[in-house]
Amino acid sequence: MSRKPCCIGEGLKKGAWTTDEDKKLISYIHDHGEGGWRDIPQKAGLKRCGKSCRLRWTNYLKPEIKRGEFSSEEEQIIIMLHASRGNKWSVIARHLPRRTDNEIKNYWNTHLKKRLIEHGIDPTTHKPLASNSNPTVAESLTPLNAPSSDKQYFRSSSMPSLSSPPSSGFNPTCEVSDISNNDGTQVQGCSLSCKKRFKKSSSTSRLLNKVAAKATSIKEILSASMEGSFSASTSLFNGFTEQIRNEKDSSNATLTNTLAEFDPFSQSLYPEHEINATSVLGMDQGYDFSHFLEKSQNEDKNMNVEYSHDLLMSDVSQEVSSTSVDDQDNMVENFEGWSKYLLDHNDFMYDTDSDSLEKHFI
DNA sequence: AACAGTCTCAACCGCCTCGAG
DNA sequence: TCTCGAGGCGGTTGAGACTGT
Repeated sequence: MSRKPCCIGEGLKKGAWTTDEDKKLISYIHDHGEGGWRDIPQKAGLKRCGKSCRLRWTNYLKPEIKRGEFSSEEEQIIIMLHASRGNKWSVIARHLPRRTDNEIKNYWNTHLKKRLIEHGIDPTTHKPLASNSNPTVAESLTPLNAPSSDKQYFRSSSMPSLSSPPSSGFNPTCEVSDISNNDGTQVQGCSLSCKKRFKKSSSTSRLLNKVAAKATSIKEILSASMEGSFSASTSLFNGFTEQIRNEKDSSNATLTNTLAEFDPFSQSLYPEHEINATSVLGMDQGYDFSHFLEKSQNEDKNMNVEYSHDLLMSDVSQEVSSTSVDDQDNMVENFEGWSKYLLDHNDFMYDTDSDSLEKHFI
């Protein structure tokens, strides 16, 4: 026995909503509130299915909905959550205030998914694509088909954190040096489409770098914390903690912002001649993990949360780990929960094995 | 200018979940 | 415990916009 359609009726309108219909719906909900969607069309004078009204309201008309381009932080959250949760758009949407699940789903399907594939990463499993014969993290994030001269260019410290030209659709005749830096300097001597592709893809590379950095760094953090201190071999984390130590205005910094700014693949952090995992930064002394935890706690207390960091951490950790945290407001514990997840799932996104990581930096 | 191919995203479809009775 | 139905969810579609030739 099949379920009957929610809306059976002659003359029900379908397709794009008109301004007039929008006004009627907004006016009705303004006066009567949400809910009772089945009755709303009739009461509001709309020839629409109640379900259609609900979707129109929740995905488009709701006043608090944020529209427009996704920020890099939002993209990071989407990728991280998708890696752990899959196509749970409503769950992901809960961590991105004012974004709808439909919008996130569309953005994933039309932008992020495509870009991950371009970088040789399976958007479903978040692992390197089989055809890439197990590329390493760095290889996955490095331009595979860019001219060597361009690769060299992107290693230049003159373009901090700009790590990759587009892996597809990249026009080798387009002079990279003519393209804008991240500070928004005017682009010159390059076609509009080229600029757009470049901007989009280079931003993706930075994003992927950041996500990879989080995965590897968090794993390092927890590994080291279990041992009590950090050794020189955890050079990646040394850079990470150093970055945190150097944060001058921690009062307004969020943990996400701090993490987002750490980019182990950035040449500004690791000049080419220093890229060697056993001697990066030349730090031999151990690091006290409590420093990081304390800072995280302070930031958590002070930060003006734009995104649901605590919710993000607790939600993920609780659902994927049997040793879930009890105190959802405790950022550190939640952070550890998320870290534990990463540790428990070594195949989280990439091969984060420290040996292979070292190889990337030699 | 015209056409074809591609992209974007609002909207729809059908199944699922869960609370009320 | 079972049934029903409203609301929620994820996958898919297709019209319009955009881009390339």
